[in-house]
Amino acid sequence: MNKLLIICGPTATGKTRIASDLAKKFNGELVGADSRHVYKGLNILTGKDLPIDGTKIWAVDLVEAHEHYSVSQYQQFARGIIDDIHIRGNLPILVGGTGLYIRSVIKSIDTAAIPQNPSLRTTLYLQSVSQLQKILLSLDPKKWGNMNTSDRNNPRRLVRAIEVATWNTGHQKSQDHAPTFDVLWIGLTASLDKLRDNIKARVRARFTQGVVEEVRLLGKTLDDTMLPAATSLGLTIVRGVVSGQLREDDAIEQWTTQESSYAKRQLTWFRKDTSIHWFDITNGQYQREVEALVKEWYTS
RNA sequence: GCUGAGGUGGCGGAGCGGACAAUCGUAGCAGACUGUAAAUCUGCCGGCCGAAAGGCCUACCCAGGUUCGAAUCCUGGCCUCAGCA
Repeated sequence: MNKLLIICGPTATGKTRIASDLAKKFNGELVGADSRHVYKGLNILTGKDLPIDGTKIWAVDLVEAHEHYSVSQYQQFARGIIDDIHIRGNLPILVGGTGLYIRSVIKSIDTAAIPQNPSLRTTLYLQSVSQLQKILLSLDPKKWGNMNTSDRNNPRRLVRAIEVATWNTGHQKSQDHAPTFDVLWIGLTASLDKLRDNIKARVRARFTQGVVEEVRLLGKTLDDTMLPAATSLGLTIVRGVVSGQLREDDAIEQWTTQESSYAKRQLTWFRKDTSIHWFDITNGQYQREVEALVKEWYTS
């Protein structure tokens, strides 16, 4: 069975670095699993730290910053590229922090192929949450019944559910058959305090690397707040610095806070997956341990 | 020193006699997630007991007072800010 190595974890745990080390040792090619690294031009802002040793990384810089991109496109792209890597006889290493993107590669998402309906979305987003709830309830009571309180109050989920229900009435049921891989899934983590320290150091470094200039060059390209790339962490904060409304120190504080809570959301997502082998990056031995684990799996 | 404004939970900021352990935002904690996922949404968030309902305690700068009842009114004190000196 085709092997697939996955490296996940919250932001600022050094995923890319260990991934490229492993790539070297096991004929690997990296496939990014990061929803913001697919956009061109957002390099420093999104911490797109590419392997410095020449290791190949895919699924990065796929579209312009002002374009829309979503899991569905990622799923297709990533599965395709992983196929190619296998054909080349190399080991694909899926590395990133976007849990849904990783899942989309290895698990089926039956509704993934159902396209967005922009005009429907536009009208639906004018409705209140309770109106959306009523619409969904009448269109697809079963779906509604399966949703939990959190999702029933989530306009995005409601709109998509309505979109799917609307599409379903005119089409055959959509199905997705996930490819099967021999997966080894590794997770990198650390205590919340340690993560926060790492994040802060990283955010600070971004300023010396020139985020302010990078964001300035963006100009108005991300003014449309509906664009996914426009919601990249730190963007509005750095813009505050660009316009002179925010001091750099305060910007670093605020951005660190944003990234930290993002890291917590990532952990919440990954925690559920019991097949992940976790490693604490503050343990000095962890790289050797990871390598040993990969080796054992790779050669079996 | 005078005049004016004000001191509320980690922070910001409502409340201006009872329904206030105190709206809301933010931070914090926990969680959800099937085409925006670095998005979006949910719950908790003074202390103690309890599964919960609920109960008890300590609370709106400090000290007194008025009142059946005070974060809210009065007196004094301390502090902050703005204007004038």
